[in-house]
Amino acid sequence: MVKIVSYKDLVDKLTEIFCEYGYDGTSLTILSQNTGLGRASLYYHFPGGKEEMANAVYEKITRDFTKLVLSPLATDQAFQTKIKNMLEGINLFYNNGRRSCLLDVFAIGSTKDIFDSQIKNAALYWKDSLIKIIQDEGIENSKAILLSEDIIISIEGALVFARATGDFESFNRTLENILLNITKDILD
Amino acid sequence: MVKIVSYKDLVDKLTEIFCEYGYDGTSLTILSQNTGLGRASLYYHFPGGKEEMANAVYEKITRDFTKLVLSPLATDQAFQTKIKNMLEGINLFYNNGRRSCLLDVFAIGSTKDIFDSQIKNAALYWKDSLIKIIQDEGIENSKAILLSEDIIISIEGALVFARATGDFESFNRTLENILLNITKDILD
DNA sequence: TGTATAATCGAACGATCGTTCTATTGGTGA
DNA sequence: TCACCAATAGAACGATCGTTCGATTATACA
Repeated sequence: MVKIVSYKDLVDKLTEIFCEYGYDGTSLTILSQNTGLGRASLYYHFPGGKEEMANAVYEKITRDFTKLVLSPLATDQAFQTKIKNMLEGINLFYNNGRRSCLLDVFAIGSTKDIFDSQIKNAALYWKDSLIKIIQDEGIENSKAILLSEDIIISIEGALVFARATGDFESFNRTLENILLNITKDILD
Repeated sequence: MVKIVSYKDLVDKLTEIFCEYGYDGTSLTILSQNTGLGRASLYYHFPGGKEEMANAVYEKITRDFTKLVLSPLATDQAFQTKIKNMLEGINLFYNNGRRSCLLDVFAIGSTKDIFDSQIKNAALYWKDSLIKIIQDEGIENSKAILLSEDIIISIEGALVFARATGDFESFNRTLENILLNITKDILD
């Protein structure tokens, strides 16, 4: 277990814990035992308690997703490069398909009402970013929309499938196929 | 709200509740209020308490999934018919993309250890069923595997995407595309 | 109609929940 | 070395958790 020596380490650990147990399944006892900090110490860092911890985790995840997945799409590199970098970001963000965080943890139970609209916005922003760079390749709007949705759907589906079956190679395979298919679709 | 007059009605309602709140997020108070039954009455039907209720829900879901999604694949109808019927079953089972049950509810939190292996088996059985009927069309094994995974991945991804964005039309669209694509892939 | 039992209920149980209190430790600048 | 404060921790809070108890109501059959 990684020793916690900084606030960043703490949020990383909280992320890991919430992803494993879910928000409602994560008790202060679990948080205390897994971080090595006493309950009161956790409240020193997060006066708002469990909900503030979940917020910190959500913000961290959002930052990571933006940096790893969204920002590659906003560069002025070649189309294939942008997609390729995004997919590599996906692989990092989801830890080769092993992490299943976002929706499963925050779109269920007590946190649903809090994060639902934020998750929706993030998904739509991702989709719009893809639509934009596909349109830049000369693809008409309606087709760009379908292709963008296909990409996101394949990624999310591969994530669910990999975790359900424990077959994480299928995740990498799907990511590679996405790059091949979108390249082919753009060029025909 | 549908009045509960039978054991089946009760399990249906429990399913709805667990899907909305998740297992850990569902309290006996919530169960009592939403079913209209007192806490002790719930224990009359399920002496094993909350965990037995979750088991009943899981068994119901498994039955529904088998009937609606898996059994169409085991008929001796034409290939396209089998896929088409499976997709219609998917649409019923997932309520046009609005239900997000299985993984989100049971693969997270306290129920994970209980249902993990069962979910894995179900996913692999689904995949194997698809492989089989695709092979029956003369497709070689390695390609049949990839096509089967693609189908499941698209369905699961479409489900996640639809729920995240609130755009449920995309779910139906994806199901239609799956039928078109697999038909094309088989015939070429 | 009388009786057995299926089905219901509110009240209360001990345990654990998230939170707060009070006190102690550890390091840093004067 | 001392004073200050960031950071820690255990004990205890009221609330709620899942569960059980004792007793009441509804239903079905003789």
